[in-house]
Amino acid sequence: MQTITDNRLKTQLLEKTKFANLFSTDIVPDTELLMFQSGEYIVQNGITPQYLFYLVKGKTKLYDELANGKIALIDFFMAPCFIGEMELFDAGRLPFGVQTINDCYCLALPVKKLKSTLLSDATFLKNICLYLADKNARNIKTASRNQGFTLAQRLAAFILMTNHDNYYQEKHTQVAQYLGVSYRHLLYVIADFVSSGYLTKTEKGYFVALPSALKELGKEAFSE
Amino acid sequence: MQTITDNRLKTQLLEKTKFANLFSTDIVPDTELLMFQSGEYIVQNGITPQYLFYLVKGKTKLYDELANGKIALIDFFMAPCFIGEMELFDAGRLPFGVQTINDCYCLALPVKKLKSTLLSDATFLKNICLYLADKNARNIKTASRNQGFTLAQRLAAFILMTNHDNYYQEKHTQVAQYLGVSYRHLLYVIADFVSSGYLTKTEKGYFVALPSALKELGKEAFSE
DNA sequence: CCTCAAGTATGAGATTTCTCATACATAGTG
DNA sequence: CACTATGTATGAGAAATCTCATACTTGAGG
Repeated sequence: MQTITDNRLKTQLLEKTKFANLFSTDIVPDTELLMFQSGEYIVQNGITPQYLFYLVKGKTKLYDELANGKIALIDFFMAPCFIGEMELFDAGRLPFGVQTINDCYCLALPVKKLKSTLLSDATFLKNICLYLADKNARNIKTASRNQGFTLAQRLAAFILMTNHDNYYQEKHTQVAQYLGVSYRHLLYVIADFVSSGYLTKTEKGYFVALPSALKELGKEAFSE
Repeated sequence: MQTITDNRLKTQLLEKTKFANLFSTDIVPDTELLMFQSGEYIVQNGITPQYLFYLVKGKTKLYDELANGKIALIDFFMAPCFIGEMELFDAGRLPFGVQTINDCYCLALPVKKLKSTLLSDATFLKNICLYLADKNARNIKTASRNQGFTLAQRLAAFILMTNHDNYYQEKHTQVAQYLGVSYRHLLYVIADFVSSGYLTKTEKGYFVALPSALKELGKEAFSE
């Protein structure tokens, strides 16, 4: 982690994201700009963060680490979004880990100083409620999908959702965690898609050769 | 659903749950007392509710219905707790179904009339944030547990958590949904526990004969 | 008393998914 | 350059879980 002192960049990001509009008090003077390199943790599993973060650039993922050493990838967070807001309300809570996927910039508010101000700011609280409700609904959907559909169905939906110009290029290791299956099994199903002609392997990633077939397979997991 | 006009009961419940303390304005005059019979839906899947509910007596369960007809039991709600709060913030959201398990009493606030008041009430918003954060953490834990552990492990933890005086008496159909497995498979694992001597079948339910063995099995799923 | 819905129970066979092992490629690092 | 970590890839066998079928029981309602 690195504090960015370049005020021009900070000002620019503040304006672009309209960060100040999320609050009814003036939090700009207390706002710091932080940078996290790819792979760094913004919030470490089990350690209460000192800041409330607002991710303005970059992509992160939220983990839950289980007692048996397994890791469940719960959700992806893309800018703009809050990070560390759950810990603001319940200091006793042990937070889930949030790791960056690429270089990330965060506007950050020191909790110690601003906690009481934030907790009585209706504008801010309303925004957080909205955000939490949305996150919750997404989590529930993901979880029940993971339970109710086979990997082939979920993967088909996932490929359709994440491909760019008909090329699917996600990292298998990460996807396996997100879809809640073993790496081995994911590869097995991908190989199946290839041998069925749904996907074609190229240097640029997997080419979605039969989107209609994937749509048919994944439509139920997708629509929900 | 049934509106209870017995003001004595309403007053008693209001006092017992300190409902008024959750708000900074006086919502008592607008509060209705509603009763739902066992099995009724407080919120129907996909239909935006007209009230913000506060469950004061009874036990409910939250469902997600998937496109393939399967049902995922996401969470149980026990009094006291809010119901329908997610829809308050995002009217466009399609709510998850909430069904009562036994007879339930709810204090209810009409959304249409009070929405704007509630959304600018910092005390109320703070309470909702706390509640949402907690619910979210619980959902994440449940979901990753369902993914990361076998049914035997989860069931062991579940039995230890839900038994009364060493008797386990939950309905298998419900538990299968909650633990995210087929009824058949649940029965299979229970039969296994019985033949291993962990449980003994009696007229009063299953007797937990070897809690230590269950503890050993479920400790990882439990601790998380 | 009959009937229907819901819960309980068990068998057989198929599918999904996991674990472990092993091999190779690639990128970053001292 | 050698070393290491990470991602990719594939095989073999086992475990977990599912679907479908079938029966019996029990409680609620007509």
